[in-house]
Amino acid sequence: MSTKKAAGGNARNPTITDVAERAGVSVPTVSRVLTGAARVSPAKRELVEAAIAELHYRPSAAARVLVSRKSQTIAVIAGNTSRYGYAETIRGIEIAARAEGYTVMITVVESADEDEVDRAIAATLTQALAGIAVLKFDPPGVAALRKIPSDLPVVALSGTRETGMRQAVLDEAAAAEELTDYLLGLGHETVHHVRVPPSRRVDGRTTGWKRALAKANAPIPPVRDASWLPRSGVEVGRELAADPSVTAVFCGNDEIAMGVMRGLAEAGLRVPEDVSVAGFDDHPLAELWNPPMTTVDQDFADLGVRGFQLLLQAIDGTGDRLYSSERPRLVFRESAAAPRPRGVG
Amino acid sequence: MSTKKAAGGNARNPTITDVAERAGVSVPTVSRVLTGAARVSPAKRELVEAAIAELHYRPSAAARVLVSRKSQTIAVIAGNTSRYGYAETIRGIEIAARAEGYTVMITVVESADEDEVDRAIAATLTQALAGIAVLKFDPPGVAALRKIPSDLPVVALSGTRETGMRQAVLDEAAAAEELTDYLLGLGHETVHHVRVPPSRRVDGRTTGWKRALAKANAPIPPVRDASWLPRSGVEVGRELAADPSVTAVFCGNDEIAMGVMRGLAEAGLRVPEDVSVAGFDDHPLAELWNPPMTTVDQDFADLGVRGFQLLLQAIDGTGDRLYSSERPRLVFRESAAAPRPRGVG
DNA sequence: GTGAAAGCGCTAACAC
DNA sequence: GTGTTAGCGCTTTCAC
Repeated sequence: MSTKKAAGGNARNPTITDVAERAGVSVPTVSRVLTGAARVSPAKRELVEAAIAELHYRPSAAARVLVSRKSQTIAVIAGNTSRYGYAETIRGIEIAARAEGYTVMITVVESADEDEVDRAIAATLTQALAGIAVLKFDPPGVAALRKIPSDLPVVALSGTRETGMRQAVLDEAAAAEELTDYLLGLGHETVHHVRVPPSRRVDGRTTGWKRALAKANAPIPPVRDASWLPRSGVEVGRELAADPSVTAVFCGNDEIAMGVMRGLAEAGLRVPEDVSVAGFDDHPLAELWNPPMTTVDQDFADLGVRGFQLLLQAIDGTGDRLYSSERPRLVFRESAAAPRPRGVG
Repeated sequence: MSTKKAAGGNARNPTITDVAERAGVSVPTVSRVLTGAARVSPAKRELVEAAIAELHYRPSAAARVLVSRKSQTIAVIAGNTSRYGYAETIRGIEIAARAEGYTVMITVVESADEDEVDRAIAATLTQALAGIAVLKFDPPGVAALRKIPSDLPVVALSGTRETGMRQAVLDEAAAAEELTDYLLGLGHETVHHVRVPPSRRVDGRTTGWKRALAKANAPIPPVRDASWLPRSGVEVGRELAADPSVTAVFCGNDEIAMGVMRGLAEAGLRVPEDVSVAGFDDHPLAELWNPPMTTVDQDFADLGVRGFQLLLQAIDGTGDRLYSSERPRLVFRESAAAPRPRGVG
């Protein structure tokens, strides 16, 4: 007491020792009521709980982790945090994690550059982690995944299936194939494809599209590339408009589809009268678009939840499932229709 | 050595002691090269660095925090993580934090319910934190802010200005006033307003709108409320369409504006010919919308960066600025124009 | 059921 | 400059 400052200055946070003293029990007893690791007599438990409440005591995660070697935090490694699919997936992970008492840390890796990836992983691993979820939506995600030490539970979210790797996916290839089948079924001779930046050489959406075309013996037009920026679709739309044989376009995501439609509109073409356009994701704005967009509903938040569950069972050893897959659902709206020769109607 | 498992089993992570042994120096010397807290002779420093590299050693943040009482992680408390403004703000915080070697944790508080807020804050404070950034965009944010102990550096992002509180803001009231002035200047007799859920009784966008109207002696129509869901604007748009005196609408954000435009379109009204509509935020899709949307560019990522900077200078005591404000910029596009009597033209 | 003792991986304080 | 010592706030033996 003699060394305490006379005036002001908030006292430091109470420690488990303070709680023990106040409750008149030993430190390990407090620990036992905190962790539930062993039985404590009702009388002491009550004393301890009262002391905790009065002191507003909160255990230090750092001290806990240090001695128990068990952490209650997971890291999410992502190439981006604010794009629609990314943000929703992270939201799902966070919700599932919070429900289980886990805290989530975010690490963003903007490029697949080896130095950057190494730095990011090193910084992340400095924290005591129970596990890691990596958004394998893009090259940074793929690169990060490769750098994670194998002794830590890891789950990859989406991306193409890999054996031996814990993974929660959205079956984009199946959904893209189904969507392309639908477009072809409307009577289009073929379907053009605008790709968003793929995570590696093969991309599920592109694969499914190609599969449907091959199955139908339809010509496979060259793939066109857009960036993640919605406006990058505009230029592609103008190019597509210049080719009169184009009657149907499948875009890698809804935002690019919106850009493409604007490019088409700038060239004087109407959707779906002149060209049918379909997106992917069912972005919240897709239904409000003019015309309302035909797309594929991807439940990213659910992907995040499923990913966390896979991770959790690996962390606490309650299971050994490695894979969880869901098939996204087609959403039929008005941006795709049967073809009509351009200029007619 | 005798107790080591004979086969398999990854060895535990190397500790600072392992590094010291390998380099043939004492533990504190290793610590000194790690932290740069004191000079180490070039020879020993080199030995240590070599040992670190060979062992792939990474210091334990938990142990560090425990003894130094200094943390390199900040928490972001937010009501949501995936809505546009929120996600971009968090992105900005993360970028600025990463650049300074800080790690970011996410805590989401979905409601202002006292129990939920308390639980979330308690869970967050369990971690050793250097500081906290709270997104004061909504009631959960406001509630959370109130519950944070005063001995921790805190910064509030946006929300209405409060004295004595560290705060980075976007001057929404000024921008909303300017936008409403512009709409009035186009010749509209008044401007209707659709509000997104406000963070408290007063909302900057609504305040600015009202101020402009009062200044111009224009009638102040009742405020209409939308939820955060873009589609909630549709119904409001239909209602607005039913009132022939409505010629200009200022929406709380771009997504609601998109919903309102759709509602207007469903009622057979054209934008901007029959009704002018302006949004707020300059969402990436606003420029692609049909018609391209007149709105206000809010740089949320920059808000996050400024917020982190304010927090950082409080953490390391390099400054005592409490406030950072930026004025969002009007973006004139095509969804707002001079009024014409409906049905004409 | 409960306490005493040890120790997690580090940094701070203090000798030399 | 560098090593020795102490100790951060907890959980985990191990006695009793």
